[in-house]
Amino acid sequence: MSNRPDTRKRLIGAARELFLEQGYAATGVAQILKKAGARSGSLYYFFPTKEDLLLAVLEDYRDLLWPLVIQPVFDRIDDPLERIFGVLDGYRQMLRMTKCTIGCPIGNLALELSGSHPQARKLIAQNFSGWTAAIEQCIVDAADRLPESADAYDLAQFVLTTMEGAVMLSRAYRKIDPFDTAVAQLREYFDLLVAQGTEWSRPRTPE
Amino acid sequence: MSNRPDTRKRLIGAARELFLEQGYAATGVAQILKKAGARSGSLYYFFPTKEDLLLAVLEDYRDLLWPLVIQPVFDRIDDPLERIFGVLDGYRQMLRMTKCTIGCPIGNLALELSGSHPQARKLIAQNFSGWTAAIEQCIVDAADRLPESADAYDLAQFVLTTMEGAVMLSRAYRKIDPFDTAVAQLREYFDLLVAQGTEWSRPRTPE
DNA sequence: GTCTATAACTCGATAGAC
DNA sequence: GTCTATCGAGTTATAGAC
Repeated sequence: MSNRPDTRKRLIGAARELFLEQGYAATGVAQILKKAGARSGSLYYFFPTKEDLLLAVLEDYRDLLWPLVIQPVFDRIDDPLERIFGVLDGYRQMLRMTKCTIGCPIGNLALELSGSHPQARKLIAQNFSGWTAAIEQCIVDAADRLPESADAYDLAQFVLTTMEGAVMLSRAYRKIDPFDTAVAQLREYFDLLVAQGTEWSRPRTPE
Repeated sequence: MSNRPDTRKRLIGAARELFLEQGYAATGVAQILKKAGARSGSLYYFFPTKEDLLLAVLEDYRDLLWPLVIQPVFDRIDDPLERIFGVLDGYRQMLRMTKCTIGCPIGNLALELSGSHPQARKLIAQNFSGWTAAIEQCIVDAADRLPESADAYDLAQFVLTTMEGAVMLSRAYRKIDPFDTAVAQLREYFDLLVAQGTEWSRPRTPE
């Protein structure tokens, strides 16, 4: 009857937002409970520890990557290379909407936790791999425009590298400029690869 | 007589290492005191708050950037473009020495603190700007090999973007591969720019 | 599944002697 | 400048009623 999500989901949602804004260590359980409108008894009924709640948040991100981040862009854009920049534009919108205070939720937690929380680190790597796989698909779909020497996986990982670095700089400077600069450079790189792929790689196929 | 650094410097050094390994929020004052071999009375004599100690650490990084990170590479390498990859190799060495648990100290703190600690955020941006300026100098020194359309500042910022993103992925995967992949892609980009800069931009200068 | 109350501990920071 | 002792608040997590 009620549209309110169940307690477990509210806890995950509240934790997600707070971890995103403040980080994991800086977010107290009490704060999560307040935001979720729940009591500690409920939280510890669902999650044995605060870290288990963190893992649930990361699993949530992993499961929502395709339906929320990738699929909407793929539905809107057909060209495989433009799909890549469409995904990147999604992060640009998040930065803009939050005045460059919030970027990629995974990257955020990656640097804070990868040294001290092994299970979280693995889930973060899984998130990265899922993201990379989507971009890799785009590159494979555009393989006929790129040089044969270009490796789809390496290129996809480089796109993720660029996105994460770009989000970091835009947050540090509180300006969208570093993000836009990075995306423009990445596009220039792709343009050069495409030029290289058409100018003397394609023409010689008939011979 | 004693070679032991004074207490203030020991506190900054201990805090630097712990912030680097664990992050700011996850590091307790007691832990810093233990590592530095000091008591809380000393810490709060030098620094009014824990955050002031953080700011001192960030100022330290800023002041040590040239003598520790940039100058040794510039002394060893003359070619301006190779200097860029020499600096990047310094971060590779740090990743390798720590089995990919520790990368760039600034990037680490950037994502954790830029949303909640304004003064730290500004010092982090200063660190980024100093780093970018060094790389920009390299690009300006190699301007005759690059296309005229290439902007030195934008390219330098893209190098930083790549480095920070690459360190993040290598830490998350606990493998050096993503870092190497990113550097290889960046080199390919520079190679393409150089090819573009020589093939039809230079020849027309005499005309 | 959710509530209240609280245990057990750590946090950042302070007071005052020396 | 450095020491010991400690404050008060906040932390994660638990116990037991409902």
